Amino acid sequence: MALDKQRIVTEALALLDAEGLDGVTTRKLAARLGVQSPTLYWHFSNKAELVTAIAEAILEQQFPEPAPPAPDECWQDWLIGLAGRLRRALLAHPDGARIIAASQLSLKMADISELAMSTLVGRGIPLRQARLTVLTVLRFTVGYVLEEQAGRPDAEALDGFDMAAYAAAYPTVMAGVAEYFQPGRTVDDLFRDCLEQIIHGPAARSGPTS
Amino acid sequence: MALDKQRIVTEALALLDAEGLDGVTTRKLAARLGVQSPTLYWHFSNKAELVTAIAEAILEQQFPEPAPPAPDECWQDWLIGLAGRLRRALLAHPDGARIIAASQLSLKMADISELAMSTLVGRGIPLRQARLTVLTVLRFTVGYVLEEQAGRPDAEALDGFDMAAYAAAYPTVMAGVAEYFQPGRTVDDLFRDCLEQIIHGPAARSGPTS
DNA sequence: AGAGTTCCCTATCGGTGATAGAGATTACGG
DNA sequence: CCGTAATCTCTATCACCGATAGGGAACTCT
Repeated sequence: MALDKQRIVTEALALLDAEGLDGVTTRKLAARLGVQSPTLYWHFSNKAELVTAIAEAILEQQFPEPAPPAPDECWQDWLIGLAGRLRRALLAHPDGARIIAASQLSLKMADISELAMSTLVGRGIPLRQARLTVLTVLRFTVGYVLEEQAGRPDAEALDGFDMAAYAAAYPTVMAGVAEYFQPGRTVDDLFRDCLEQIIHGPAARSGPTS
Repeated sequence: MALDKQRIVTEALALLDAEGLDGVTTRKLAARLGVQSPTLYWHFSNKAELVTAIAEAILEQQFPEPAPPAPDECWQDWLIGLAGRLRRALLAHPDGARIIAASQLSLKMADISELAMSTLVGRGIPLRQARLTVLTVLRFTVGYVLEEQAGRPDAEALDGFDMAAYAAAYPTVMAGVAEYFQPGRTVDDLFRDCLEQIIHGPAARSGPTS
């Protein structure tokens, strides 16, 4: 029952799932581990280091092996799948995107970058363009999920919120949202469509408009 | 010398510039205003509301007027310029991107979305595609700057950092970075290149490789 | 002049990350 | 077998944070 980093991070993840990032405090975490809070500072020099470890664990869950390249699949589809897995990893825990964004120098993230870039280069993409594509896709994904997970405004804040006035002030935005979610589309489709925009370009739009 | 929201936000921005977001505390802010900290709670019901007001102020600085549409300029260049202004707004203050991401329901951000979407629709872009393009560009920009502003790892954390090992583990990433920044390129060019990737698509790459 | 509203105060609460320094436990060399 | 050293956890405590309760001065409106 020794207390090692592994066990701390596992319990921190459980606490994160239960209470969100703001609920992950050294005292609560220590209590779950049957320990006093200063003990944690033997294993982690500060909280930022702990959060970084949590970030790595989150990525590890979705990318256990460095992630396999594609055998005969075109790199575009593969890259879209990679970004989709990254998004799922971030969505799997509350504040997942915030945690990744807050953590600095994630090795797992570097693994993913390296794999993606080398894959593209291996497919004949010029180095410069490979870098641009991978950088764009990864940073977009984090930004996307970050907003996706942004705290839904509590009911209280919606008191003085006039939906009708909002619709009047932002007609095109509202129309766009309404148009998109009409048929059987989900938020996952929206993410994928944005990615295709990045990877295939705006010209090659797919999908007949039902 | 009355204490109104305007004055509080202005001073909060100065404090933000001086100490970063973590330095913006109710006590320090109150001290700067020659007031006790509970006073602030008369003007803002909680700190989140204050941060949202700061976010609006940051955007306001770069987008004072709703931002003009383009007269004869093609929408692609105009949208790139818009994203560039958004990035500059976020970079203008420490943790700018974090603040925007943390603030919920920013009206100024909605203004920008509405303007961009209606502009694109006005240029004949289908509503659905306009939404995808604008959504992608905006979320990418926030994600990009967020990482751009991510705390540079303090020298202490770099103690056990083996640059040579890093280069060996991530050769393609390192090569990509080295290749890009060789000539006279700046980080601003990198951002713009990523945006062009999103807006023009990967095919139409510009710029002779010097 | 009296009443109500506005605005700022003092006092205080529970919680947070972090440090100092004392103890217990284990591992290891003589 | 013993003592020394490294490893791990503890108690006690800091300075600081966001937030609330409730009192009091000043101003406005009738």
